[in-house]
Amino acid sequence: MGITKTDSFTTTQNELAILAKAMGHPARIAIIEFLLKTESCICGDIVNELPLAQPTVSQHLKELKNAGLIKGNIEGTSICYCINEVGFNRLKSFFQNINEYLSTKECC
Amino acid sequence: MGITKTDSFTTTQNELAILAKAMGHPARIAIIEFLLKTESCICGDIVNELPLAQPTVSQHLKELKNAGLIKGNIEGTSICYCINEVGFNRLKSFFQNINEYLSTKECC
DNA sequence: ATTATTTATCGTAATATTGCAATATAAAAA
DNA sequence: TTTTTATATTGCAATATTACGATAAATAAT
Repeated sequence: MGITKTDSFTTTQNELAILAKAMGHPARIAIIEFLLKTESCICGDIVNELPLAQPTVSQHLKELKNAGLIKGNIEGTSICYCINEVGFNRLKSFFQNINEYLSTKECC
Repeated sequence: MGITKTDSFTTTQNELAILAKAMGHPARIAIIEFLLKTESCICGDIVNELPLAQPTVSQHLKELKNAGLIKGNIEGTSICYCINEVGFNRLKSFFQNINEYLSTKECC
């Protein structure tokens, strides 16, 4: 098939999966890291930084934006991309909760 | 193409992407949540809990294991799956660092 | 108005993922 | 040894993802 059975899972499970999936590509990890370390977040700078063609980077940016991990503000001809804290807060909390839970449990 | 340009990115970026990608499916989120909330982590129980066929669940378990997010211990005929803290510590740290960094920055 | 510049979209080829039936494997029970 | 039980693997169809050239769109500069 190739189609995820979204209806069979909870909204929360699907939302977390969308966020994690968006981070599930090295180019998108690289984009986030670049947005964190640089002051400028102009699209063109991201394209220059990455070892991928412009349309490919544009596609990755779109995925990060759709997932709620970055925002894009138009500035004249160019676009200023930056981190969307909402998505990252969600991911941070999820993995933090897991680790807190783990410390109280003994598994096999 | 459809093939990720792994060689163009750092080891860390690729490793984080592999971890995030493994969490990028609602079934795998559900498996992790089930392993956290239940005492038993027998494969069969996971199969019963999920709305997917046994081979599909087996495949998802394999992916989580390959990514380093769960471990599998043989117990007679069955297998006891449980959380692998190594992978989750990695993810927790990554997203924690991002959020700490964000609190010090002002973006667009 | 014309020409850059910047980013997005389209089209398409190659590959990966999802899901399951059928089957294999391997240990436990009879 | 045969049968049952539990899990993995294989094979395959449907769909998704990755990547990029070509092109569109939209603003800025000339």
